[in-house]
Amino acid sequence: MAQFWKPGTERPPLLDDDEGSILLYSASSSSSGYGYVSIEKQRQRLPVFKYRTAILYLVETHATTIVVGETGSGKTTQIPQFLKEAGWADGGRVIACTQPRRLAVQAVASRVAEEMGVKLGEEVGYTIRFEDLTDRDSTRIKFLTDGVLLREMMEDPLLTKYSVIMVDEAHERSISTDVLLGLLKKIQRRRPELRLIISSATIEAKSMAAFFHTSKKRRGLEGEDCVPKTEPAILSVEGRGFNVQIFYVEEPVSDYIQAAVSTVMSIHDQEPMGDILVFLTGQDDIDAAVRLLTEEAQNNLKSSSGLVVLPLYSGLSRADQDLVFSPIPRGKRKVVISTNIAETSLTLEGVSYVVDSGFSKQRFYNPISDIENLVVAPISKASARQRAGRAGRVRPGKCYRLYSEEYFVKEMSAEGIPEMQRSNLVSCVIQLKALGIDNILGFDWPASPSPEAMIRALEVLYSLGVLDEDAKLTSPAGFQVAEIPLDPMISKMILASNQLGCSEEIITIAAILSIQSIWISVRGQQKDLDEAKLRFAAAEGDHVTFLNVYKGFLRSGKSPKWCNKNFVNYQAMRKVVEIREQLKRTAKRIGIVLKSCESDMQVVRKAVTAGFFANACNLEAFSHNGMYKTIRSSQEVYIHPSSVLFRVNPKWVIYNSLVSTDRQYMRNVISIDPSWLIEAAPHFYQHHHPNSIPH
DNA sequence: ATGGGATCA
Repeated sequence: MAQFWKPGTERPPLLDDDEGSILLYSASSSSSGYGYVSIEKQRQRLPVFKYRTAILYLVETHATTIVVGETGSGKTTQIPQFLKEAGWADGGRVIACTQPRRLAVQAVASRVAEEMGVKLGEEVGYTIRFEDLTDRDSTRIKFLTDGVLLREMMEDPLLTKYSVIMVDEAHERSISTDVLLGLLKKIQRRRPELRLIISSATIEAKSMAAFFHTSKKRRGLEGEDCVPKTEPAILSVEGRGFNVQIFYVEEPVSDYIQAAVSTVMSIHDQEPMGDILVFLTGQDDIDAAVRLLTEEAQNNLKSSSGLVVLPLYSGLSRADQDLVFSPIPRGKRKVVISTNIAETSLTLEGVSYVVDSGFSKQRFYNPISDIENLVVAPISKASARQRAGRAGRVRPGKCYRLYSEEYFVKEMSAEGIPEMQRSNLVSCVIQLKALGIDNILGFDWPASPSPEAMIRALEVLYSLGVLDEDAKLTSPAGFQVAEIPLDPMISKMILASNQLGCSEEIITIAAILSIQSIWISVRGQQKDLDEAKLRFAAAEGDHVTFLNVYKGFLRSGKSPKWCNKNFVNYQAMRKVVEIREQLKRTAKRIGIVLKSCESDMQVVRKAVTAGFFANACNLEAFSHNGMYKTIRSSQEVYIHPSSVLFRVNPKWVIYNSLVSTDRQYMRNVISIDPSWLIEAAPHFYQHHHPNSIPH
């Protein structure tokens, strides 16, 4: 088992009330209630309160203020209120605060409304996709996802109603945060009165400051009343997490699953009560670790019988996810084995011990092959600190890192690579185009993606016919595609369905393709799931199978019971219905007529081809193992075992996406007629691949 | 012959 050493010992047995930032559920937590301390007192206790005057002064005098503060500083809930109190929302202006995630937006907004004693949706409101709880006249503080703010820019490019925009969690460097930061910098030039607050948990504030420091000096104006300094201010606010003691392994471990299991066992044997949170990489790892721990518990009655072991990842049904928040029997210890979901998205109260494998699954994009891969990669120091912090939310905790201190100090990178530099950029590029950014290659990003990735995105958009030779949006197709809030290939498919008379069906398919999975993933019941799928299976492929599932769901009266019986994820289907409603509204707005093709699946397949022709593949002649080659680059690919076309192997197929493990697997596959390819994209196939398709 | 890290619109 893994050996740990202690760098120091201390143990202040201090218990304090929680800061009340983003607390989603509280289950086994001790009373951190707001009942016995007034809200005003609580606000004043937050570390950020001491900086109220400083923050207001900096915002007044600087175009951009960067606030560095760890979790628990109270910056997210307090700064918007400070601004409001100082008059930044007077005269009908609005203070905006963005978050990367929907749940955080809702949680923070309702907390702030509570603190201000107002009804959510009036003076304090929020907007996320499908939900707008704001009032046009009375809302003064508005929380929203950064994706929503980007969409708002399509209506109002200068975001004129906002006086201050606070971008929270900027250190996460998500694509939409980075795009937003790039655009806000541009807006600042046109709107000197606009103030930005960039809030980040890590110290890379300097590079962020450099990004917002416009070199052009407006001499003579700076420092005057209405014109703020262009040099960003940086302010650091301490957090209020409890001390977390860090332990490292002495020697690198070869098997982090086994190491994690033994570490959990030794914590359970030797340490006082407190829940354990283990960070592994994915469903496979997690299920394996859960199995090992459960076996240990059975073999080793005395010491491990007190463990309640629970997996946590986003593919679980809602009910299974909720298990990790539910109370467990007295005297038992909860062990949650989780993916990165517990690093930022979900907060578990009552965790005192964290076991960190040092790895997570990360997306990497190769612009040459145009393939996104999911690979297990080492996390950054920032990520490791974030994980450790999960042990110190309600009292001092301990974090056991399954890597050496030398590795942490010398080899771990300080920050992760921004998502922007690891992703396919088609969605991002079309959004910028729609906002009138002509020179994509010259755009001032907080972190520039590679020129290859940008050029590849431009090529794909050109081949879809949404950009012309001058890389301008085409009319109407380009503008329509930009309007639809989906991946441009899916949006193109929707446009094509208008001409083909199957928009009803294609909108359903589009909604399903844009969520992760409509199936429940249940451990040990894979066979049952596969059998359930057969009930819906269509010879044409997965897309048509989705239509059958959707039909069945409607026929059942959208019944959760029906979903369970058929291994369909009820939450996912509700989301599909929601997205479908939104798409119907968008379609109407951009002139797409809703029409069903009834049972003519040929037009459905043609519409799919119109969006996804670049993903066409041909079964290798004489292939006995189902090997396909992509038409575009002769890449070797296989049909994913989860597809209804697995082992059916039609001669010509189109896939929705590739996943790569030991092989490249095509997920969500539909059979096509190759002649449709030239019909759908003559320029693409005739110029690039004149000989590969039979005419 | 075999399998989806987390988000957002």
